[in-house]
Amino acid sequence: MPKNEPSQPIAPSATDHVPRYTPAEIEPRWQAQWDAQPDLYAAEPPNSGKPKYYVLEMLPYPSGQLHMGHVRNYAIGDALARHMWMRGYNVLHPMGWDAFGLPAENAALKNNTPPRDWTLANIAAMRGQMNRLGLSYDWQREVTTCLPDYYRWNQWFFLKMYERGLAYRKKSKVNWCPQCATVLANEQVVNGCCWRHEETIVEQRELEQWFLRITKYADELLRDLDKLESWPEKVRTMQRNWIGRSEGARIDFTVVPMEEDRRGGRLDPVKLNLTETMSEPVQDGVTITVFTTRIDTIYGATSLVLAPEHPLVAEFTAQSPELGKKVRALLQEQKTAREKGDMEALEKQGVATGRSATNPFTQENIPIWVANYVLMDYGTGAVMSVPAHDGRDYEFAKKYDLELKIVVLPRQEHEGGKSEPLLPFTGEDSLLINSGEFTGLGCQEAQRVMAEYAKQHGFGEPSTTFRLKDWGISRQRYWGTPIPMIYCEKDGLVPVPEDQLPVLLPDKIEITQEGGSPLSRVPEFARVVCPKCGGVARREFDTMDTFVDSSWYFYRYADPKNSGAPFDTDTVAYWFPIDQYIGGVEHAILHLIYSRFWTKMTRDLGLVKNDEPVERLFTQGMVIRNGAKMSKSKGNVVSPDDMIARYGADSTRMYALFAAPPDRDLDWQEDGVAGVSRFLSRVYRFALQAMPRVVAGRSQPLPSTLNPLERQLMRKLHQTLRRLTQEFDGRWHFNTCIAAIMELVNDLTAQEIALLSGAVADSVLYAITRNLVLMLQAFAPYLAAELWSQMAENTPLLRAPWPAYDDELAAENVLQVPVQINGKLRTVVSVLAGSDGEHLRAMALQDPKIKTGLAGKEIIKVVLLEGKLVNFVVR
RNA sequence: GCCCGGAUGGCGAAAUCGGCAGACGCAGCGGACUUAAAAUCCGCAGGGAGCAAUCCCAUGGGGGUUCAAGUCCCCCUCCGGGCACCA
Repeated sequence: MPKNEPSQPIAPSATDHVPRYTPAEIEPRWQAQWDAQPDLYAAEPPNSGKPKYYVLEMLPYPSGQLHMGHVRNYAIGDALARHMWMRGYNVLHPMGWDAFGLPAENAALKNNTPPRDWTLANIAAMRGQMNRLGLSYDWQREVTTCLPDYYRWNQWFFLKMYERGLAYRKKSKVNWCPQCATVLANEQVVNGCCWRHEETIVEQRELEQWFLRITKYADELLRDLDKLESWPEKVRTMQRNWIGRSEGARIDFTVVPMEEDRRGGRLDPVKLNLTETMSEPVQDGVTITVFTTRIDTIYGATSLVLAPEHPLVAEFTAQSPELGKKVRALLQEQKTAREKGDMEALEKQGVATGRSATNPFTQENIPIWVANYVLMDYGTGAVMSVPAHDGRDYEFAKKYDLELKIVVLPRQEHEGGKSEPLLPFTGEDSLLINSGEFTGLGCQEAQRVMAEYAKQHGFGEPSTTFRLKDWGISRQRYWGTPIPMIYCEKDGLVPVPEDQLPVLLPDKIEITQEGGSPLSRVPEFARVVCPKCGGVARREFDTMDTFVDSSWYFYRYADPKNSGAPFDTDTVAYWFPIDQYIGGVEHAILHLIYSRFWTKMTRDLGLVKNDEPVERLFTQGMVIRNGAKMSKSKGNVVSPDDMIARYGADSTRMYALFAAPPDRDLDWQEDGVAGVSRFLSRVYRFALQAMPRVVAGRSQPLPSTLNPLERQLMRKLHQTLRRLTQEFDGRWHFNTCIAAIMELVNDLTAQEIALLSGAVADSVLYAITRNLVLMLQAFAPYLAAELWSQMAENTPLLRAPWPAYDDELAAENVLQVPVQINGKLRTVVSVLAGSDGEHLRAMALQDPKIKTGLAGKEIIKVVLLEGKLVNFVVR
């Protein structure tokens, strides 16, 4: 190519006679055609003989507006779905709506629109946006969770779980969001605040609630994480932490009778301000059970510490208003700290109860304290305090000047005869001292032996504790699945009989700001005949957490119209597990752990055969702008509709894939979208100009020998095909795929005049253009469809087979080989592909720069990699 | 505190197995076309020195391994995310 010749004529007819690329005209035209073909993206039945591929993007909440995060998510899934179709798979690519939830009620309050109408209107609007984006969903499988034909199965599952004791009701402390006016699950509390209202502090309230026994599956949920090798390690770690299994032991400490404590002088009535007329509050033989992971340190326990809410605390303090007041203060501090989410900042404080308990291993009596750092909802709400070997206990003991006993030494110090490790010493690669018959054991071994010892002697046992709690699903809201239970004065709790499902959500309801379950204010709903006795009864007023809806929606896609069961077992067995699930990492714990639980529960009901719902999980990065997450408050939101109106759907989607690899955060820069749009214009213009030759070349065979230009372009084509094939096979760096296509197009347009004047055979031009369109389809489906139709192909574009790349065609015939002296690049020599190392060495030595560089030097070593590199190591 | 990511030109990024650092794109600069502008097209472009040939420096910082390091090893800094008195 001659350079710097401004007078060189540019393709004369180029800009004049070819219509401009106008996505605003092309895209709606194709969209109308696609809308008219409901089967276009339909999966084939299970017996189609093709391998199946289930690609799924997380279903959105129908807020009424897609945001760029959605666009990115769906652009990734759509590229994959289209690619897998071309690869010959039977692809299932569905979409639906997570349509229950509070925003609909808020909107109702604000606009006086019924939640149902508001939600369905939003769904229609968003479905329109998705269609405008050209996403390849099979809408015949659409699932809308707020419709009775879906939520009745939530109720059905609930009844099955109730039958098996997996759904139960209990009164307990629950998280209450004042803003939502409802209860939240533990998973929905983020830093002590509501996951929807990051500014709203969650309160604790005592309420009767329905729970699902997810803890029954805690062990399996943890263990099976190891099977999920194609999940991001990050997500697996987060789930592991959330489940929080810890192995240890439960040990019973016997409370010393009060009389004895008095005699021992531990109970000082004056100091503790006890009233004279107190009765014996805690009977003899009462025990306090502690949970510990370090039973090996029990000889070092110097006190027993209870959570302020521990049931025995009330009894210990019953006689002393003073003590009671202190305990309440401790509780308040703990609550405040937890609500603020910084327990760490909380100064450890406590109060001695004046009572004591006997350490079953040592028979020592140690004082019982109450402290703000012990939590009632973990373990047993009581801990043995071992200040020498636990950081928290150490801190606490220092403050109150409590006794310290060293019972573990690091191995080296043990051998060296030293006896004072740096305290607190918590290392477990250590040996026990001062521990009676257990002295000399290693910590790990001691943990096993001592727990077993406790069990044999009847004062304890090995025990495993989980951080994971049962899933509280009651919500005091209207817009959700009614919980199918009835309260009868005579019969108590009565499940709604299966044949009376669904329990329909009443349409006529006035949404008010009042707290409490809105359904309780709808008499037609509330009043019901008891299925057992026929008497007057009332329904459950609470509705289900919307995470119930999203825990199994993906099964419904496999069999969306089933009216006799949530889905057919065999159909589900064909499609599952989901081959690829794509969504944001924000669902790593909530949605994904519930879904795993639901699958295992459903498996135990005999409805599914798989243990896990999702084979591969991909979590895409966030879309940010100017370094911050897009949000209304920051005013940096970019609307997909705006982008589509300005640049077209193809450019918008393609930019979302081009600007960064999909797993990384993406900085939205509008100039970048314009750049992609310019690129697509170049493709369009080139293809249209080449079209007469392309069409002519369709029926002609490729030349038996390619001329150099043909060879060069075919090489580039196959290099590009190779890149795409490999990326789709695993790494998913679509940004480099698009860059590769751009390179190919740059090569084509650089040769535009030559190409248009017949320098390559029409059949070659056809081959290249056709493959270019196939490659573009995954990223720019509208433009691809437009060009495909102009090429008058018979096969539908989506079913055209993905072309195999040819390594030989893709190979360079002249290689540019770098030549280094002492590892520094000095020149590059050209050699023919396949020439041997000696030739390469000779070429390198001939090069004037190398000659100069080597003059007067002694060559110690030559690193010679054929076709790759020469390095002369000299002195 | 613990566990994951990440840091490369003015910007988004590429370099997949240790082998030419900066592909592709954005912004920028110069030119062509135009009465002019937009659009489009052709070129230039990491930093420094030099008329130039050319040389030196450069992938957050410091060390190491190697003929050769953005890539491997050790230490450190900063940024993002998750977990956290969990006994």
